[in-house]
Amino acid sequence: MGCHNPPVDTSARPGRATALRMEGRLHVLRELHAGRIATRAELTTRLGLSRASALEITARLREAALVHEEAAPPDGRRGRPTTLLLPHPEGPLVCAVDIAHETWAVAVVELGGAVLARTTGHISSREADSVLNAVRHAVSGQLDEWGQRVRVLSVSVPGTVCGTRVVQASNLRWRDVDLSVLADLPVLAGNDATLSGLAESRRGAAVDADVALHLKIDVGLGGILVVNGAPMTGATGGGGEFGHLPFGDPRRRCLCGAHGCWDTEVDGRALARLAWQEDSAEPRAAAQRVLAAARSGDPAAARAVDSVARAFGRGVGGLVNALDPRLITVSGVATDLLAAAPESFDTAYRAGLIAFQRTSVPPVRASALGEDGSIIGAAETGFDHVLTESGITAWRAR
Amino acid sequence: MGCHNPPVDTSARPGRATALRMEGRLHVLRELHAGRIATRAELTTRLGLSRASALEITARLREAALVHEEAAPPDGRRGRPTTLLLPHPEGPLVCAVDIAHETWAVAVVELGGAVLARTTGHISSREADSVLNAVRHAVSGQLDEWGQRVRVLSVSVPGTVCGTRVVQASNLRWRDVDLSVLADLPVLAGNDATLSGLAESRRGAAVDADVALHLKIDVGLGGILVVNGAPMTGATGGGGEFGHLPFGDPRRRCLCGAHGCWDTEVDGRALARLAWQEDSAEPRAAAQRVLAAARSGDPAAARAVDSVARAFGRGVGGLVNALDPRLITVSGVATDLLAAAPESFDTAYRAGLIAFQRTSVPPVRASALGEDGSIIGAAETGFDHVLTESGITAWRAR
DNA sequence: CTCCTTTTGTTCGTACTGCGAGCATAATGG
DNA sequence: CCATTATGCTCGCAGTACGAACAAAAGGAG
Repeated sequence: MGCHNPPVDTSARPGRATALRMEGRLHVLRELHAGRIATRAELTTRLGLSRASALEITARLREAALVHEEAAPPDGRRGRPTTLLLPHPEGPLVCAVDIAHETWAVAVVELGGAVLARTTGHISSREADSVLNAVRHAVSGQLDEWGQRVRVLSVSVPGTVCGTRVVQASNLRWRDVDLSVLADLPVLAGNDATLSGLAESRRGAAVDADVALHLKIDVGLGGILVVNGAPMTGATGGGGEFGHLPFGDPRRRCLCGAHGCWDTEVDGRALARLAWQEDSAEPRAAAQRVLAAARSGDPAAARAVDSVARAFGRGVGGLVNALDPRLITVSGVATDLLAAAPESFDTAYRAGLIAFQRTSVPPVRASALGEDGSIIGAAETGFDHVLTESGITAWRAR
Repeated sequence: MGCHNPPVDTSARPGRATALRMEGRLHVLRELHAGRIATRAELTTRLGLSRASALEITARLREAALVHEEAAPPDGRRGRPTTLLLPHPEGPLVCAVDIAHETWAVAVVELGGAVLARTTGHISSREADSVLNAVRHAVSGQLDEWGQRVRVLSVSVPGTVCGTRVVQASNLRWRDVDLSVLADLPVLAGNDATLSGLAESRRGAAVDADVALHLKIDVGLGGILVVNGAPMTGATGGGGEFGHLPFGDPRRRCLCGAHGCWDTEVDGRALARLAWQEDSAEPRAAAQRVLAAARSGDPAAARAVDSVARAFGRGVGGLVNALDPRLITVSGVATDLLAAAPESFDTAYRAGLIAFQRTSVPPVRASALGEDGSIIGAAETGFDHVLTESGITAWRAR
């Protein structure tokens, strides 16, 4: 088939008829959205702009209804108080959607990341039509309220995504579901683990890491490498399926068709199998049951937790060797696993590192955003799309 | 220790006192260097510049001794012939060095990638001092000839690199060797597999791939993921050590200190061990001996080749799942391995893919540049350094 | 050979962005 | 109330890219 995944923008090089040279304004908007800037004074100190340019830029952003300026309250220091840069009350919004296993959520997010509205629901039937209808209804409710201000719909899905199509979401039992029907808007879609990793890098535990690896154990294991704020989603958007690296027993067949996948050794199914020789169809619930049993002293469960923590640690070590992240963040079951068996994990992790990495072992931290990561990440990719030359041009022409 | 690896440039954002707005010129220079542009007419067609801007830009590049313009010979089509854009005869150069296992090479490269001069030598003693002295002598010979035109020295080393220090190069038996002594110039250093992957992406078999994975089997296995022309070298420059992913038998200890490294199952040591239960200290030579024996009918050797090809294929499948490259290029022993046992490799490769990747299996191709990749890649990183705002400013101020 | 067409190079005036300098403004502190 | 400090605002200037108009260099048709 060949699923080409064009990068969100390409950010039009100089040329093109009557180029709007808005590089400077875009840069300011992005810094503002990222929360690295809050006042006009910081435009001069952090970005090195002259005060004249800061004025010019903010004036244009103001008249384009992108930012709102407000006198800052005196801060006690000397000198004239600076001006706060706030999201414009009539500015552009992103509608972010998170479709999870048992719930869905729709959020309307403004520049800077604040959530203006939120709708959630439970998934009773996992039929794609049923879920999509519920979500579409919630989205259209928000669109009625916020109107043209909403620029894109950005959806997080627990599965493999290609363009706006969900190629496969095994635990929703979806195959080839098109998300572009959710709204009459530009639609973006992404994998939940990818997006939660992106969120950790932008607004979570990895904000200071130039290269961050995020790993999420849920049903199977997924994740993403984020380099300078950009998720490495690969050529077709399928990147980050670290659970299907063959770190495991080559004799064990994985549902994906391959053998020896890491997946099969680290999620709730592995815990249930190792603890009680159980086959589990609900890996998340199974994981919590085994972890709870281990906490209350069940020796078989404790051994299973230990063994899975070691399998996880060993794989993380290998990934650090290969990808050399500054930091690893984990979420989902991985968080509990690390809390339950920190030493087993750590021993296996360090033992799996090449000598070079042992001199300064990259820290492994629990995610800061937890389950919210996916929808926050979706909002981030949404704003990545809005905060481009074409996105702003479209906004001004609305 | 924490080896921070600052990105080559950061390409100075707008601001800064009296900003030289040379974005346009830099873009043209980079396209020119990449070979995507050869004439002034292409500046308008490919980059979308106006003819007026093309004139302005080339005039400035000409007076800065960066490009040379020359009338193009009539091409048979109608219209006034365009102007060729050539590297300036007194333009900036990069001195690229490749230190390999048994040889070293020094090359002087001009804008566009043409090699103007080349010195090579054999490595008799692997003592760092001895090798560095020989290389330094060759480099200083070139510097005498080319003078101030040489802007940076860029070195490829078969080992782990951090800044200008070789942290470890096991088959040269180097530890903590500083390369900045090689010349009184800005020195850059990179891993040989990383740089040959970069070279394949820029000028080799992967020029059309937005996301390319390169794998080189030599002594152990190394490689690199290149995304939009940028090598993913990680936080400290140690990225790409794919050989130390635990794809192998967890009982087998690797020299790196970890267990079950892929490395131990795919290089010449693995071939010698599997074919003849031999311990080999010269993996490259051993690989060639086993491959030759397999070609001439030795059944034990053939089985070994087959088994290693399968181990390699399985790992490549896993990496494709994780990184989702558009294309994989291989070099070193991997090329011979694929040629010797294409079906074993391919079967294992496909069997290792998740369902999603099987719909359009990323091709695995032999590298186009072969052993030259490392030095070409070194020259590329050298020009990445020269073709920045600070690099050009320094050039103009020379 | 001459004229027309095609393509590109060159000149000129214009638009946009960012800068520095100088002045105006709003806070703190004596 | 004035000095100090930090910031906002106005103004003139420089650099880059553009479109339009014109000049130049090729091929093609008569």
